[in-house]
Amino acid sequence: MDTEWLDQEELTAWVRLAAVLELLPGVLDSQLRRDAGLTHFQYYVLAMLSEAPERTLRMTALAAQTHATLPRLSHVAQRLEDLGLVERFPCPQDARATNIRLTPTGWQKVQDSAPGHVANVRQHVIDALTPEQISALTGITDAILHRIDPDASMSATYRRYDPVVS
Amino acid sequence: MDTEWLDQEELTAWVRLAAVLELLPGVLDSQLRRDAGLTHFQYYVLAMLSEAPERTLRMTALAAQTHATLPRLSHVAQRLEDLGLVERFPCPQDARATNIRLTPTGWQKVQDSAPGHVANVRQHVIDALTPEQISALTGITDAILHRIDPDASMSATYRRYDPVVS
DNA sequence: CGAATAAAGTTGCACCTACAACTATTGGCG
DNA sequence: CGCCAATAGTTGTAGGTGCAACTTTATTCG
Repeated sequence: MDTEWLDQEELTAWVRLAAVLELLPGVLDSQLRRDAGLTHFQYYVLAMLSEAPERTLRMTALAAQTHATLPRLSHVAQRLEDLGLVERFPCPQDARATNIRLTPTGWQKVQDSAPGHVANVRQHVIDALTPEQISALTGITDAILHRIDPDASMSATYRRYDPVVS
Repeated sequence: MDTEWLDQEELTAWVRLAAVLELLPGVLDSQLRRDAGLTHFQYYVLAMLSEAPERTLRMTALAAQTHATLPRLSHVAQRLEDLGLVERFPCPQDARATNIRLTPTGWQKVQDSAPGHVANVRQHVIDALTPEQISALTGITDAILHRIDPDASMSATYRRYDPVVS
């Protein structure tokens, strides 16, 4: 079967998307690492916990919300636990399951680091785009996510991301 | 100074983009790893070399085209050299510099793995989008890249990405 | 009820990446 | 010419991630 190569427009769009894929994570990571000592993924984990009821989730649910595999989340949880930002304890309802909960220190960490992170996202992404582009981006990412993760098994619903500032 | 939080539209767009950032690299990596034993970044390095004159570039130039830091590229080059896909040799004009060249084996590897990779990109990205979305995506990624990498120091020009099929 | 299967996590290992430190060479400039 | 800053690249190390193997507990079903 013959390969259907990309035409000029497709190629340009893809090469630039690939560049964003390569560069943007580094931009997110280095700001958070510098200002908070966290990777973007670690921040994301804390942020998801911060808006959960009781600031607690089951590992599997958290893995889905953060688009991570369970082994990956398990390693990161270990690290965050060493840092005193989360704590894990067995789920009373299901002895197989583990709950993970934000500690007061972890909650404070999220509060402290959220403004800088949001400013960074604004500076490098949101403020670079027109309202029409924001809207188009939503549609584009939606379409791609449906191909990548058809039944949205990796995200439940797409909910708030920034911490609740109580 | 007060934080300017994201409104609903901005937040939705950002959360989805973050999801793509998290999931898409895994999709690219696992197809290439399975079918070619390469990471996406390794493939990208080989692809860039495949279309350079003499299939040769200076390390710094290749690092710019692949959006990588020099240390990162140096490690990857070592690995690709161990695999017999590239070779490095000192630049005659500048004794500080190192040239990196695709070997015949490396060239063959790119030829063999390109169709599967392109099919994967089509399946998960390009074919999910309308022509209008492709066009919008180009504009959006362009705007973001200008913020992330203002003087395009990390990319010279955005050129072909798929290997030349001679 | 009891065996088989599936689900939930953890762990180990190999590889990848960032960052800092280091070597070697070049180019400027007094 | 000779010193000093800048450039090119490599290496070491620490931390992050994927994958496979493993343990434990729940669920299914004969």
